Amino acid sequence: MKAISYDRPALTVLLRDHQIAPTHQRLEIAYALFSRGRHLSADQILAFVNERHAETSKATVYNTLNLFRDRGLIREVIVDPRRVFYDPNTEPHQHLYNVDTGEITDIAAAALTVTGLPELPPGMVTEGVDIIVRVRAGGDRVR
Amino acid sequence: MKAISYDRPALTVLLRDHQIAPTHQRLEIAYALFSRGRHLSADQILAFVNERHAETSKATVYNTLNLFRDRGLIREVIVDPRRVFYDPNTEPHQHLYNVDTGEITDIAAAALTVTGLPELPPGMVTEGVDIIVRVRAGGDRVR
DNA sequence: TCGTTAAATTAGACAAAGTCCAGTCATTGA
DNA sequence: TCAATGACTGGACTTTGTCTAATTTAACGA
Repeated sequence: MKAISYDRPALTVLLRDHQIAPTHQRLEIAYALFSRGRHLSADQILAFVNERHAETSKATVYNTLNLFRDRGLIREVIVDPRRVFYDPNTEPHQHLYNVDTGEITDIAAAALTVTGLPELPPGMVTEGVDIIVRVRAGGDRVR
Repeated sequence: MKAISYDRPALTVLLRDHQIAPTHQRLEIAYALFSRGRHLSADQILAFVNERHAETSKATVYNTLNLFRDRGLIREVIVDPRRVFYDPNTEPHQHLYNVDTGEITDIAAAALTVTGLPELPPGMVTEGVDIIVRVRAGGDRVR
């Protein structure tokens, strides 16, 4: 995350930079994610955006999140089979996932090194490497 | 995967070793997974098991897969937000996921090294580290 | 200002994956 | 044989996400 302030004008610029027309709803959704800087599900975002008075539909939230993701503004985090989380941090980094609470925490990419990635079949391109450290509270047995 | 033969008696032993009563349905489901040695979704397993004549319900397939997972007989692979895949290989290894085709391939764990995993908060235990290399066919741009 | 147009948004129907429940069936042991 | 326990079942239900057709909005030129 390069910037620190996520007020309306800053977000407008951010969207424009990513070829996204900054509509009211899109700014609200961007604000929900970037101001919190946390990993949120579509449902949570929908709730945040309509907290005061309903102003954004479910379809728009989903459309917008997919658009943001396609344009590289946010990143999808797939750790919970039940729903996708969205991450406003697109810098390379990895995730710590608390299996009990569902909480997701970032791990600085610098801290992690992966060596020995296999040679890809010809014509294949790496889209990304996701690393998820699954943790839970309690005992010392791994299930 | 330790054994090579996955006939009925071998699977019966395998289930017993994991404290699972070997019923007909459970053996069928285990056979579907282990004989193919591939990553299958619950839906695919349901289809395989009922290929000849319907003999296992959806509920049983889901219950059984969850049971197998809890008992450490198989492993869940969470790469596709639309469904969970089940992996009969519980040896440490990682996954290559073809975003276009949905195909999942194993990467031998030996090939990969991860260093710099962060110190866990006190009382936390690592349940596992999942590494997913997302690849796709074509160009050279990453989206 | 008005009308045109294209893009964005909407409600609600729909689809798919997975869970739940209450009833039935099977197996075991006395 | 019977009771008890565990396993299985169909189907209703829930949740996440997509789709569609209709409406709204915004931009722009005349």
